Parts: sequence; structure tokens; C-alpha cells
Amino acid sequence: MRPLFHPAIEDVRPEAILHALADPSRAAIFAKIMRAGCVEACSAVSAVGDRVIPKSSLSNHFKVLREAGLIRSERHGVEVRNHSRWTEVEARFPGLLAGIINAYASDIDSDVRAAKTAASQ
Amino acid sequence: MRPLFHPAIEDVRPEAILHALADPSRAAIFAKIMRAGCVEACSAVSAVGDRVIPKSSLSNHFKVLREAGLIRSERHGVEVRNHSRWTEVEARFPGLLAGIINAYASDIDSDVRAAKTAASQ
DNA sequence: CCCATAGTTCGGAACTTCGGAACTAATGGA
DNA sequence: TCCATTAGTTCCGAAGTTCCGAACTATGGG
Repeated sequence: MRPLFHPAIEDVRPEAILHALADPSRAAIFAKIMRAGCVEACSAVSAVGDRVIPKSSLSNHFKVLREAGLIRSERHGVEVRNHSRWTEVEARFPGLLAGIINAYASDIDSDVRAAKTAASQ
Repeated sequence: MRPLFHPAIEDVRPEAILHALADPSRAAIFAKIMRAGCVEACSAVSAVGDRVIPKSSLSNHFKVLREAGLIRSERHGVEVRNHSRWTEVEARFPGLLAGIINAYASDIDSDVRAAKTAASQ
């Protein structure tokens, strides 16, 4: 199997980070990996809120986060272990990730709104 | 002609802002409006770097920025005057815009790379 | 060797973006 | 008034992207 590609920190582009985190599911996955320090297995994040994410979509979300330079993934046997690259990204783009993560965190009403909408469908 | 729609600040969503600014052309347009305080006429931003943007694409870029809550546009006769909503957005999502704009500003090598000629700035 | 588990790849349907051409709206001049 | 000009919007087809089920691959255990 193809080894996992990670850009060098100097090749990380702001637009890739914004694109990756412009998707609320991916932002939630990234926030979770950050809070946990490390997530063992992609499938440890099999749902975001009350919404289940299909395996193939999840795989793609991790790929987008990885190629944007936000996470580092290593195969350990049958599973993949994911770490955030916060420290490196923070050094390159100070304040960027904090601003984004805080924005999502403070947007509480909308989370509630989204959860209610999803629940009523 | 249909009046221009602007979301109330409390309806502004982080993902819309990230999506709007994940496009380097739009980020450059927004940065220019911010620096200038106000841009008179969309067509005052007819090119980004060495790349000319077609009228219809420009019109769409302004619409995306407007609907994300980043700018406020008013018709003045035949032209549209655009202001950034920095203060409002900053109050709602502190540090978000500064982080993004600084990230693009510090990513100078890549602008040069993308522009290829980059004789002026 | 077979099975289960964890992830990736494939491929088609649905959606989004891009940009040229045609359009509308306001203004200024004859 | 009528016409030209300027500024921006809308329409629509082509090209590109995203989503997700199904088929696939890789690893480890029994």
C-alpha cells in the first residue's frame, strides 16, 4: 500500500488549511484529534455529532486533513494513528488554528441548530 | 434589480467565512478592501496578481464574500461600493480574520511561485 | 490458510465553479 | 428624448469536485 503523504511544513498553504477546515465535519475531526493529542484509528471518529460518516467519506476527510498539513498519520498494523501538527502549523501561521477552532467552538447556537435540524429529518 | 443580501452578524457562520477565504483570489480581494477601508466599484479589483478575473467571476466572488458576512456592498448609482465588516466579524470571532490574513501575508514565497513574474507588488 | 478488522480505491450521481454572451440599470451627452 | 457608455448581474453549458456504496487491499490472530 502506498505510503501516506505529508507535506513539509514550508509547503503547507493557507488555502489548503482553510479549505480543509471549511467543512464542519473535518473541523470537528481535527478539533477532536487536537484535544485528544492523538487519535488511534480513523474509525474512532465514526460520527460527528449525531451524524454517522461513511467509511469512504471518513477516509477522504483524513486524507484532506493530512494533505493540508494539519495532521500526521502513521500506520500501526491494521490501523492508522493520527496526531495534530498544531505546533508546526502554529509556528508557520501564528494564530490561524486558534482563530478557526475558537470560531467553531463559539458558534454554539449553530451546533444546536444543526443538531435539531438533523434530528428532525 | 434585486437588493443585495447581507446576513445579520449573528447568522454569520465560520464555515462560510473559511470557504470564502479558502480561495486565494477572494482572500486577496478581501485583504484589499480591508486595507483600503472601502473599495469603490467591484471593477477596481479587476485583476489579482497578474491574473485578470472575468466580470462574471468577479461578480460571483463579491457575492460569496457578501453572503459569508465579510463585506457590505451598497449600490451608488451605476457602481457598488464595498466595505469590510471586520469590526463586526472580529467581535463575533476574535482573532479569526487576523489569523487568516496574516497566514496569506506570510505565505509570500508561494505568491511569488504562483505569480511566476512577480516583479511588482 | 481463513477470517475479521481497518482503511483505500473505484465509479457514478449530485453538486459546485468558471467564464462567455446576453442582459439590466444608471448616467451623461446630443 | 434617444442613444452610448459604464458597471454589474444572470444564464447556461462545460469542467471540476464531492459524496458514498461496493469492491478491494493490507495486517494480525487463531
